[in-house]
Amino acid sequence: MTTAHLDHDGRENPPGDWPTTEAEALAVQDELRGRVVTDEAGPPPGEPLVAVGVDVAYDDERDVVAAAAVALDAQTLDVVEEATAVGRVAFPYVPGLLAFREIPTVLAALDRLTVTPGLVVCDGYGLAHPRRFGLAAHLGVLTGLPTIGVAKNPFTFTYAPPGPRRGDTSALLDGDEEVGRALRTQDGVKPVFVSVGHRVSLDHACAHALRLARDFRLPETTRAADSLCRRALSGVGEPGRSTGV
DNA sequence: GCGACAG
DNA sequence: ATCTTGTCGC
Repeated sequence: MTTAHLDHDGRENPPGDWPTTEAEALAVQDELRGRVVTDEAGPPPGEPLVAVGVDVAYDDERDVVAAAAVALDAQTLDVVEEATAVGRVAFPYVPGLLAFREIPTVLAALDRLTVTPGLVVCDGYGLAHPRRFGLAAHLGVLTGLPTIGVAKNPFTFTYAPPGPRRGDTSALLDGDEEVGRALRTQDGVKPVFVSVGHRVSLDHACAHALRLARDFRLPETTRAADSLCRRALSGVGEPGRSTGV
């Protein structure tokens, strides 16, 4: 729907009530985390699915953030549609509060897709989070869409190295609680870290991540979104368009 | 008290 | 995230 907060430069502004301080952000997480749905298995891996990757790139000097949403056919990994949005940086980077930095512009990019995402793949964590409400969970609650998080490092969590082959997994632990999984997506390549966001089970989240990472360590959704948001960021201020559409 | 710490 | 040369390999 409409998340229109465009200013005179065609850039997205955060909503007026977007948190400004860490205390406010923590309060929002505290309020929203109860809305995460964890009792749905989510879309079955292997069946037709539009998987959307989202990612952002920053230029803190210019106070600019560019977001991309790229929709792929999960079976062929072909790009179905792409969208971008450019905004102002909504929040500083604080470990545990990443969502407040990325979400406003990501929502704007998602709004510009005409296809309905069957699954959204985030760059970061979902329930693997100090308060069990990372970016993927937050985005899931705000959109209602099934979401998962795929991160490149274990953050503050611990894990035993998974086996050496593609598809091998091990538990990602916060103390003795499994908050996600280390997943080896290519033989002999370091694992990625998968966690549930919203309306997807951990098993399904790992299965989707593995299928999407058919050719490389990272899911194709993440690679496509990363590439697109960087292009969108470098296009800011260049003659042509202002928002990428 | 001092680090570590998704992107 | 971002700053960055060369280099190895398909």
